[in-house]
Amino acid sequence: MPRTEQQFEEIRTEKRKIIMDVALELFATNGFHATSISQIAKQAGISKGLAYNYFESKNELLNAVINQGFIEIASFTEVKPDQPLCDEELIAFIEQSFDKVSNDIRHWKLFYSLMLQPHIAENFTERYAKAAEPFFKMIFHFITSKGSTDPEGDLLIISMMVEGAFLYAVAAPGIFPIEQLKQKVIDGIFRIVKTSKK
Amino acid sequence: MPRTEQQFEEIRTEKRKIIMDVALELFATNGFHATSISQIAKQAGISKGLAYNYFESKNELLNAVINQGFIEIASFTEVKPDQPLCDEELIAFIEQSFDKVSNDIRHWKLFYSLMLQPHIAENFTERYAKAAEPFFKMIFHFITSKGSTDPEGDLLIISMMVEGAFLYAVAAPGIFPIEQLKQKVIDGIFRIVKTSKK
Amino acid sequence: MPRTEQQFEEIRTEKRKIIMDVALELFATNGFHATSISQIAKQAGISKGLAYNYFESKNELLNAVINQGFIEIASFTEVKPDQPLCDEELIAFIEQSFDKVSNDIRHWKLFYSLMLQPHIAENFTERYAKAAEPFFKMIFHFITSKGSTDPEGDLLIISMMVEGAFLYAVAAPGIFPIEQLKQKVIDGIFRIVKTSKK
Amino acid sequence: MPRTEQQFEEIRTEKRKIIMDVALELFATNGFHATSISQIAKQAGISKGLAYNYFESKNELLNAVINQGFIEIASFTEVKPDQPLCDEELIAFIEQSFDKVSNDIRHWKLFYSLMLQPHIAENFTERYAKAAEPFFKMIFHFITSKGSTDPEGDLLIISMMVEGAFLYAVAAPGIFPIEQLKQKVIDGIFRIVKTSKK
DNA sequence: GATGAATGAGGATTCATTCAT
DNA sequence: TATGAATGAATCCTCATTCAT
Repeated sequence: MPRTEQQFEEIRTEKRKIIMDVALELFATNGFHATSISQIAKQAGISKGLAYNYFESKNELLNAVINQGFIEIASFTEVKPDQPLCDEELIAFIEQSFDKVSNDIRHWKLFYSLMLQPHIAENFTERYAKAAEPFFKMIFHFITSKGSTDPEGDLLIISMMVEGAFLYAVAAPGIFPIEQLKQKVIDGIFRIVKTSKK
Repeated sequence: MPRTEQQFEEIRTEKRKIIMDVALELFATNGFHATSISQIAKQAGISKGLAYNYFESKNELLNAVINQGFIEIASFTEVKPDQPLCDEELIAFIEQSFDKVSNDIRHWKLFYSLMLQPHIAENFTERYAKAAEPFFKMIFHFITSKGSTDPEGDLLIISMMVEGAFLYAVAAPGIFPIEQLKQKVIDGIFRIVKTSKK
Repeated sequence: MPRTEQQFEEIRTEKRKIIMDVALELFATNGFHATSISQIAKQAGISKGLAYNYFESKNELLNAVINQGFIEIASFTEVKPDQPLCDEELIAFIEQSFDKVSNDIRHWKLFYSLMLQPHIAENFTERYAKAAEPFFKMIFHFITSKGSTDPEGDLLIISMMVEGAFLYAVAAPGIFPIEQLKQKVIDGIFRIVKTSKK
Repeated sequence: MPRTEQQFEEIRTEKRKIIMDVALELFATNGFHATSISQIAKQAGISKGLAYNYFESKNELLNAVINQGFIEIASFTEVKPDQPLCDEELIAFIEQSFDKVSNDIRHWKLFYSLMLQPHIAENFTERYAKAAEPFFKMIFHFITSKGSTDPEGDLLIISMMVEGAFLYAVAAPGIFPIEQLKQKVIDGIFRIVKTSKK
């Protein structure tokens, strides 16, 4: 009995996932240029040829991996970004964000690498900025609602803190425990907010 | 009659500098693996072979470039790290640091890339940590002298801010003007310090 | 649908054989270092890259060629080395040995080269000694059974003769016809044996 | 005071000798193709350029080394080759020959390599044959004077023995002591001679 | 005589990609 | 869908040789 259309579709989807997962692992660990299709195929348990059946080129594969990463980041926005947040909501939001990062370190590692070498992936910078926007919008809402006298400036300070914390989480996960980073960022945000009010 | 020892020395020093400069440019822009010795040689106006007369291997060249970067970072420490700083001194120190970074963006870009893919260069993480130590020591002195009740915690917050700001300066130099980042970091530090005292 | 396992196996075996044969030819004629993978590939009618699909490195290829040679030498031992030989058997054994050499001059040429530059191939000297052992054991049995009063010494004399004859056969095949060498070695052995008895 | 013509000449001769000695060492140990001019220059304590001042090319250097070797071999002939030898003279002659080889293993190693890969040096085979001629002539005289019934055949047997012994001396100097080889060759020659007479 | 910077061709090896099956 | 043989360009690196000084 031949497989049904749907079964084929499932196999494809499943295998794509495996390839992308291996690719993510290797791209994040060793870098895009230092990772070969052969390596990916071998580690994914498939033939080189099959990899090309699923992805037109190594660059396409990278793009797919990146897009997958953006989709996961996008779930940041589950909290509606247009309503004022109370403190607890802000805390929960930050905690979730850190957990997202720490559960998906590989994508973030890849992203930070790509930020530094943007020509590897077309339009990466713009796409990343767009993906990060909701996150910063929420912070902006929060500090505005808290009465910040210079919300753009405060947002920048907080962004730097968050970006630095994420970088620590991603580049040196053994050294700075995620919980500590999380608490310090939350702590930092509140202290920035507190010192903003006239 | 051959050139004098000194003439040779000059030629070598001069050319090494050129090669290292080109290499830094390309490593920082395109990444280590995406940069070929051919490219470096062409852009440096020399033959491929000659590059190997100056550096035993591509990895050696990378190491030389990295070491040069550390030497430049090392001049952070010019301010004596053991004396308490007044506010103006702290401000000057931070400003200098940012100017260092912005005058040497390429090294910093390379460094951030290497932090994310540390096996490219042997012992990079350790060497970077050691190079950065004096910087953080100075901050630590400052916040301690200001009466911080949790200097380790406050230092971490400030580190994150600085690291984030540097990352912005390096990865997106067009978007965030160095002056703004500098001011916001100084601002942030003082606000963190202010909220630390009982 | 892919080729069957067996089809692939056949292709690989066949092509490996071709590559190894060309490599043997060139290594023997021009030496290992003077032979490039390009040459081998061109003469084998394949691309340089494909050669690496079959052999991990030039050294691996050399090893494969050497091992093949040892396998062929190993068939020396077909005669059981532990039973006393009559004259006719000794003669047949020597004749076979010379025929082996003359039908596989290239391996022997390579072997003699490697004896002189042993660090080209790891453990070559030991492996060769082990491969040659059965041959000398048989001679030893023969001269012992003939009543040699100094079998070790006589074996050495005979070994020198055989080694010299093989060298002539291999290095100057046009000058000394194999038949002549063969007859003279047999002749020499019997004369050495004859002069050994008290 | 400038150096005299003669002093210059001495320096040149001296330095040529050094270069040739280092080259011989490396050619014999590692092979011609695996030895670079840089290596030779470094080990000889001179610059690469100077090596080319003394020898037009790497091949010229090889030729010079080979010629030097032939000159040393040539002194085999000091014994006049046209007079019949008594046993003691033959023994002395063989002993001298072995001592020559063992005092100049490097040339012999190179020679045996070149016999196996003759295109490396133009006309090597012919030149070697010519250089070896006096040696074999003496043996021929000896066995003829001893009444050999088949002097060509006996000479071939003895040649094989000698060639094999030399090969052992050169390729495995640790394993077969030169004295043993020497004695066995002398022993072998006499036994061949003894079994030749009707 | 002497130096070593400089070149360019060539060598080993890797790799994205194609394709017959 | 799936395989892996096959290609060729590109990579890192070496080396004989030249040449200005």
